[in-house]
Amino acid sequence: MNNFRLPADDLEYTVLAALWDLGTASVRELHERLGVPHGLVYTTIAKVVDRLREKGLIQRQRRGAAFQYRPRVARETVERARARSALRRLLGTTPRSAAAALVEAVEDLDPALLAELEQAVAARRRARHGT
Amino acid sequence: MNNFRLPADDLEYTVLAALWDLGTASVRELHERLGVPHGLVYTTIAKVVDRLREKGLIQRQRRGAAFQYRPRVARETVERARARSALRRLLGTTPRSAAAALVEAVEDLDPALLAELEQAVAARRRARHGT
DNA sequence: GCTGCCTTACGACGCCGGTCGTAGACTCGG
DNA sequence: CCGAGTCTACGACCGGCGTCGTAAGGCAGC
Repeated sequence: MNNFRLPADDLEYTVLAALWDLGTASVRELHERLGVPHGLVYTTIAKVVDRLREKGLIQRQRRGAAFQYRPRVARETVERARARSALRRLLGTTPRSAAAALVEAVEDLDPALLAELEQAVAARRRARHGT
Repeated sequence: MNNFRLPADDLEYTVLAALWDLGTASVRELHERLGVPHGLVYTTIAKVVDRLREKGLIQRQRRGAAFQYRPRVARETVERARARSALRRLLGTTPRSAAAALVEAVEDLDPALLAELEQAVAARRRARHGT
């Protein structure tokens, strides 16, 4: 299904990502894994999980006393959307030094990624030529 | 100087970008240019300009009845920061299909950009080899 | 100098997301 | 069946940003 709202920022997205990793989890588990390390209270995670559910990004199922939550949308779908949205913001008003800025940022944050990027670009170009 | 907060989202950033383009402008001009086309009231733009100033991103100078505003930080500086922040969010919790996702997004949004990206990557790689 | 108009200052509201606290609902062991 | 302990529901608060409205400020022409 495609009727989901883009997950917002750090915490929400982090929780969602954890669910993708775990497949399924209770609030307790999520709190243990994400909340505790950051000094976040149980109910904070619960609230985030709640909002995630409101947005249609995850579903749940009673399992004994608590609920088990699981993603309702594919990781790729959401991440594609995220990438697009981030990029759109980047390009938005910016002139076309965008490519350079992008590459620079990539290199800054993770030099190793540059090689991957090059490969990815090359691959993409090959695919287009094939089309 | 470096004590400025990252400009936030669409409107604020748009206004800042306009100032980079124009060099200098009054609220009136900015409103004419950005507000009117979007049906935004004068004071909306004024408020945004205000917050931009609070953040130390722009400065002003009295010119007759009104103020003239001008950027206080270099475009490159801010855009670099933006790119990094956007990218960080993208990579953050995401596994390392990041490069692929990135390229995909680039192609999606602006196919022409792909070529530029390729050039930029190549240039970067050359520079690194030279180092 | 005064009056009128443009500009600014600033507070207000709504929405979103992070963060908690509290109270009620429910499960489960005894 | 009941009490204790857990889980959930939900409201609250704060800060950020988009968006206005209002009221006060200042300039400028007469």
